[in-house]
Amino acid sequence: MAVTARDVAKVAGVSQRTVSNVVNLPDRVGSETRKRVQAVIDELGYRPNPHARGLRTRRTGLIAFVVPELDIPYFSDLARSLIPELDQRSLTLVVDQTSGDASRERAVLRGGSVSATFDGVLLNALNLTAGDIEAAAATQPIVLLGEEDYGPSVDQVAVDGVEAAFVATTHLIESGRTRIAALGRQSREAGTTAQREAGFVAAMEQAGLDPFRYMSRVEYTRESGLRSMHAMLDRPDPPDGVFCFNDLLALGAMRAAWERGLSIPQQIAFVGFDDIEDSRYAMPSLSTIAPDKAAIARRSVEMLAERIAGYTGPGRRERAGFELVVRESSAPAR
Amino acid sequence: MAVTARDVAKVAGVSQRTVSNVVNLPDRVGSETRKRVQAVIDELGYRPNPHARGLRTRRTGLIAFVVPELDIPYFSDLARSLIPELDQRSLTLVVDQTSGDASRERAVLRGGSVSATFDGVLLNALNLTAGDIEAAAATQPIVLLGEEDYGPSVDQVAVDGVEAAFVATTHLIESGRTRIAALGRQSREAGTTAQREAGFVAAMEQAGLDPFRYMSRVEYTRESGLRSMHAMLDRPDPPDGVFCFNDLLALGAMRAAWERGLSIPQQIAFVGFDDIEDSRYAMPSLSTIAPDKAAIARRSVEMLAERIAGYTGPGRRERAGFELVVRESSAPAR
DNA sequence: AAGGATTTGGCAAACGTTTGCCAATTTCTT
DNA sequence: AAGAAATTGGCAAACGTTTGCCAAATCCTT
Repeated sequence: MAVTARDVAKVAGVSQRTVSNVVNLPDRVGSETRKRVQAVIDELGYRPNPHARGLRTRRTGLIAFVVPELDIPYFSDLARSLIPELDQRSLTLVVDQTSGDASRERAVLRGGSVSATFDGVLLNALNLTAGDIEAAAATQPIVLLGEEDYGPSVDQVAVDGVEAAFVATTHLIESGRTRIAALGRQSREAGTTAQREAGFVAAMEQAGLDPFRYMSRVEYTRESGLRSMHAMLDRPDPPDGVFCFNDLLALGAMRAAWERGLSIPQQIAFVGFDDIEDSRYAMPSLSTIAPDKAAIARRSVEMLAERIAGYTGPGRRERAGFELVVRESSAPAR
Repeated sequence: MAVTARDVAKVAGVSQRTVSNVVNLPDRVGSETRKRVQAVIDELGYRPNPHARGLRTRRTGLIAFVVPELDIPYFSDLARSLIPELDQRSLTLVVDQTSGDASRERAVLRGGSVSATFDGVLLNALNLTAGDIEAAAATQPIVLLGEEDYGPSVDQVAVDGVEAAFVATTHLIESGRTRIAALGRQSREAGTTAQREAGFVAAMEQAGLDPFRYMSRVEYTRESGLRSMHAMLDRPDPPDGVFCFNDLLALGAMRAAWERGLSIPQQIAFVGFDDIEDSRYAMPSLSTIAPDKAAIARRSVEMLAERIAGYTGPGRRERAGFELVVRESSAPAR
């Protein structure tokens, strides 16, 4: 049914070897033979069978993109930027959704989830240990996305969470807020959360403010932001500025303030983290830290491609840029 | 390096055939042999090589999910529901982003985008002709998602756009609005847009209102909703109710009203379509038509699996349910 | 013009599975 | 207890590619 390399060879009057050369090592074949074979390929619509090729070369062309949930805007944004980068290298994105489940995260690292195996993995892990990762990185190409710290031997690209949080918090302080809350602390002592917290604390202390007055522990969802903001606003001395560790949280939190009729940013200001599209159109629009997603996508794919091509040096830790985008939710109170 | 079926056979003291049987046709092998072989498989960590298998069976276990952009929340929501359904059948989701490009949509249908080929395709096409689809459906399993009409020979699952739009519009009418706009008309005469438009028109005419007074032509984005809403509000007789053909549009449009200081829903009400998560947390929260995404995911994967298993009957057109969710943006004006 | 260097292309093995065909073994029937 | 029926498992071919090893052909150098 399908056209094979053999069919092409027969029609073109060359050997299979030559057909393969035309496809894979065009330099190794004379220009007029090449042209003739290529013509036959086009005419017959020959496409190399990926399985036969994969069987032989041990390459699949598949990259796993491992995320907790795909409908978290930050991850779908990232996926969107990743796809063209991968495409350019003839790689295909396979989404693996772990639901934040550690065993599922681990399963992906071991030989692929169900039936496919991957040339490489782009990992947004949440619940793995450094050991898990190191072991997996020894076996297959992996690039880590995000700030979680998993040891020095694996490639990683992330923004500097400490500095970004510092900038965001400083912005709130400079706009005249004094009772500033941080929303997003979690139980883990390292990683994303810890960095953002550290940056927040540093900025607050530098300004002589108490960083722990309002610190609250939450999930990274809108629902959770809504609930814990309500709890804070129930206090006799509610905050007048809130730095949320991601935009989802911030959108939920803003809604809590809105439900109570507070005016934003006059009575209370908000800054988020991630710059998802919703934030731009929120009412009021949300100030946020905008990581350079395009750069993250580009560099992570580059590094992964290098690993796939055989690079086996030590892990590289790349910093992606970020930018504080000031919008309505934290416009200076006049 | 990797463990092969042969290694397993050798260790277990059986033939390769038996190993294969244990993996694929467990009924065909004696229970105590099976147990023994299975133990060896587990111990050695044997995983069938997907390429060898694919080469032999012509199955990949890969399903292409073809969408215009993955960061459109409706599609990432859907992908999220799809993944567990596919997982259950040992299928893996591959995201193919077409950027609404017709040639790219077509390319996916022909033998796979770059290097992978798929067992089946879940297609959200925008710019293909019925001919394209029919031709592709003859070659490989395809299920269409969404209301675009591509002829009777291909499986499809979608909500009844006409009825849903009718319900949404009627809701606006019953809440006392009379100057009702529809946002989302496009140049194409068939498909999603046409259905929603038809439902809107029917509801308006039934109530004796002019459906075409405010009808505006737009893209399905927030930006576009924002702009065209502003244009409408510039008119001397601005609308007091708006039915938007999707939530993104509605969120943009609401923001336009908000920028002008209009109070929602007192002065102007909004209803969207899709029920993306943002809508629930918008300020005010957005009323919308909520398609039963879980059902869409379930049925489309079911039908695709049937096609893959060899079903070759005529195309089936399945209706997924929907629900009008009334939120703050269209709470009845008192 | 002859020898050497380079290019070109053929042959065939290998990748790891599934599966048709059979033979051997076990179980059931009468 | 003997023959028929069912179950189990072995052998080996096939899937479509890539690639090491060579031989043939072409080109250059002196």
